[in-house]
Amino acid sequence: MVRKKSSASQHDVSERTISRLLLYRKRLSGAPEDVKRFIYSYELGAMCGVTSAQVRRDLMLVGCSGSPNRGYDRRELLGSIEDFLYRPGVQNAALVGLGNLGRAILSFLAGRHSRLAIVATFDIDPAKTNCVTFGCRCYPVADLRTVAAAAGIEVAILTVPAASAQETAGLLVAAGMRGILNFAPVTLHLPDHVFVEDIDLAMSLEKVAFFARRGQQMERKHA
Amino acid sequence: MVRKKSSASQHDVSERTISRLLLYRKRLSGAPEDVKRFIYSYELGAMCGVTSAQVRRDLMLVGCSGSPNRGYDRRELLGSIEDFLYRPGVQNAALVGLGNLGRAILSFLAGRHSRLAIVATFDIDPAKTNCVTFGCRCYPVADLRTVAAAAGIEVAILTVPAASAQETAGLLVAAGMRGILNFAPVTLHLPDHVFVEDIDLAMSLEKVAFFARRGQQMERKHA
DNA sequence: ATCACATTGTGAAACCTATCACAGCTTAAC
DNA sequence: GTTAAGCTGTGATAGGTTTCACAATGTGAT
Repeated sequence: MVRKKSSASQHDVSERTISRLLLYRKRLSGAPEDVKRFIYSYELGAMCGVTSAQVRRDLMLVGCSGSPNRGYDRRELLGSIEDFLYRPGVQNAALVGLGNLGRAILSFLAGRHSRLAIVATFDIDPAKTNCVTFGCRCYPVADLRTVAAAAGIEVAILTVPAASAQETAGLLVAAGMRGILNFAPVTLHLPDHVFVEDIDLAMSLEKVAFFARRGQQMERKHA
Repeated sequence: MVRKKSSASQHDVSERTISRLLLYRKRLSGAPEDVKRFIYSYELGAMCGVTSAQVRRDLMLVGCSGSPNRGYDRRELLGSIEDFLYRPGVQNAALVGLGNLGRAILSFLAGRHSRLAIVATFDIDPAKTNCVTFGCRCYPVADLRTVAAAAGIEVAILTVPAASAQETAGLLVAAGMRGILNFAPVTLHLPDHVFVEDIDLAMSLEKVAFFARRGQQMERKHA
């Protein structure tokens, strides 16, 4: 029943779609597994705050299955989504900047992911380096290139102060990073091949405040 | 020179547009003020990772000025954007859940904003309540309603564990919140009039990892 | 077997967002 | 005063995303 189809080779897939697929995956894997073997598009949609049509449209991309009157086999669906989202094996990430926010994020993400793990942290402060926090050794920033190369790290979380963000980001790219999750409230200027996702806490809060004033939820969009 | 026009009363403005306006505001106010009195749309665009046409289009909304051959008066522009984004006076926010992440976010946001301030925190753990962290008193969650009413709080940051997020969110709404910045990795189900912005750190990182694998930055979008 | 039903998969339509491109200005230079 | 230059403001356009709506389909009841 598993139509392999073209499996829409992941090029030209929008960020929005990927975010939703990640959400579907999380909700599917987070549920009490086999309470029900099948799930309808509208059920998955309700779990994620998305319409059933949107769910079906997204699932077309991953080379789906799904039968009328029964819906999708949860395990099979989860497998298809993960095949689409992840490459075989584990992908490693680094966290750069062990301040308050960096440590909190590390505590949040450390030792959780099978497919994506934070394996090293970096800081300039010699007082912080060579310690182990939440299971991750902290290296001096100067060692970025060698450690990243040795561990095959291509993704980094950037939690350094705004003043040093651009400079540190440059070092990250020089060390071979291809994706950066940036918490510093600055616009990074980097080569095109590096994917940057900005999370600016202050701006997010102000956005909430703006829309809170004029009621009406308009949309639901996981960042 | 300040055309007042209709000033496009802030209804029906998209989330994206608001995010960009917040970004323009931040870049304008963060710069060394009067190094130059005027700024062109393409300059502001470059500072924010946005095209000049997009900048001009966005500025149409705020009831803009701007002269050919000189660009926009920075101070005046900043004023127009702030008039559009903020209501007069200060808006208060609360932070609920003083775990690692909550404390880090508090340290990040406390004592910064003129227009939007975190004025109270809440937790269920009696060991944490009635202390002052980063200048904010921590109240028991049971006092949500009274404290929120007294301080006029309508916006909250939710950093409680996933397991209690939905329940706590319900309490927030009951306490009069109209906007929630949700860090718990769950889809909250709340009345339509409550605006929810989700930030899921694990999913954001996985998104970066996905696009890092297939190169090519596609877009730049502040969250 | 056959039927009635609820769902899938998807072309088409609607909607939303960003870009193009240019008329109209405003300024500076001569 | 006239001209050249380069930007703003915006209608039109292109592009992207979501929703609609329905034929096709598998399932369970009769």
